[in-house]
Amino acid sequence: MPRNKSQNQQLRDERREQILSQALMLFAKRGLAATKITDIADASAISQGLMYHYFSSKEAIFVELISRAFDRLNQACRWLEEQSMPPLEKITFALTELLKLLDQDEHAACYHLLIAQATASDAIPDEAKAIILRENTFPYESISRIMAAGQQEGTIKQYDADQLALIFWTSINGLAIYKAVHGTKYLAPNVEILVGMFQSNHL
Amino acid sequence: MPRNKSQNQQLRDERREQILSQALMLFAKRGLAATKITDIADASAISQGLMYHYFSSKEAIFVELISRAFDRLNQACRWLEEQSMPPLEKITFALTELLKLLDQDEHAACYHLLIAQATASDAIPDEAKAIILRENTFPYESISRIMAAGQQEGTIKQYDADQLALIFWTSINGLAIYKAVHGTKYLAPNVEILVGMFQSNHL
DNA sequence: GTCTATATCCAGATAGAC
DNA sequence: GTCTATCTGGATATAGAC
Repeated sequence: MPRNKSQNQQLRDERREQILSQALMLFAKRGLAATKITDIADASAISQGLMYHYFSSKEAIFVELISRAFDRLNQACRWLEEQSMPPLEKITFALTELLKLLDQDEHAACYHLLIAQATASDAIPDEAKAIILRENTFPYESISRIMAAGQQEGTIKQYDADQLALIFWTSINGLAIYKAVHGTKYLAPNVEILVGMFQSNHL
Repeated sequence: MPRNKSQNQQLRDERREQILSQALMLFAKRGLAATKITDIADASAISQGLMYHYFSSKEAIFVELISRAFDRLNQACRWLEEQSMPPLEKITFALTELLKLLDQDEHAACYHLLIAQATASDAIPDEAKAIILRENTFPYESISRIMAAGQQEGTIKQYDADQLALIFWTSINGLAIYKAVHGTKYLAPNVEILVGMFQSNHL
């Protein structure tokens, strides 16, 4: 019994996802240039030639991953802003979830690392650069708005909201990298330490 | 008039330093794999072939830079520990200096970025890995000791000192990367925000 | 010491057999 | 759809001229 079109398509999609998943790990750990297409093929347990039936090039895989990474991140930010929670609680919630992700969800941690790596590197495809340029500011602005709202309430410290957002994300990025390096030996820091940067003292 | 031996040696050393300096910038921005030896040669205004009179390989340059980066960092940590300053002041001083460095000293910022990049990447020479493994813990331990001393005094928050040290360095790393990416558009955050993570509230 | 020219190697991408 | 074999380009490293 031959498979029909939609079944074939589904199989193809699954394989694609599998390749993307393996590529994500490798790119996150080694970077784009140092990851060979054979590495991805080996990790995906397919031949190198077959890779080109699913993706037109190594760079195409990278670009798709970068695009997805920002989609996830920006969607999460949008969701957070929409919640009816006091601003300080949103910040605490976000930090808690991010630390949990880094600690427990290898896949999610790699997405975060990919963003950190890609934004830090000059040596990425132009298309990826364009995505970063377009999408990267949103998470900063989103957190900045929440910080500003918290300052109105007096629950968040009265520094420049953009600076607070900057430190929010750079701290998370730094932790993501540390986790990637030290793996097992990493023990997640107490969320309260991070929250302490933003929370007003006089509560 | 022919130059004597020591003059020749000096010239040679200067050229070597020049190459290292250019390589540092490139490695920090693009990573090891994505930096071609011709890039370094071009930036140093010498031919590609001549590179091999000064260094045996691209990797050798990288290893020397990593080694120097840790020498600088660890020496600075040692110096800080030796000062007769209250612990909290040491932390504030260190953060102030690090932010100033990131903001104003391109060269120093690249060293920091190189460490961040190299520790984050799997795709570096074994020799570089060995250096990182050997040298990387010192800065963490050093800051952790200062944190612990501050806790004894009651000037620093009573969280696990290792966690505080971890956050200290990962925050700086995150900022270093952000700075590298956004360059001109980066405005250094207020030191007090960072200090606020560590300083006891009841002062 | 410095350059140009060249050998070697390896990774990305393609072609063609099954 | 999947593999193996091959082409091609580019980067490292070397050799040899000046």
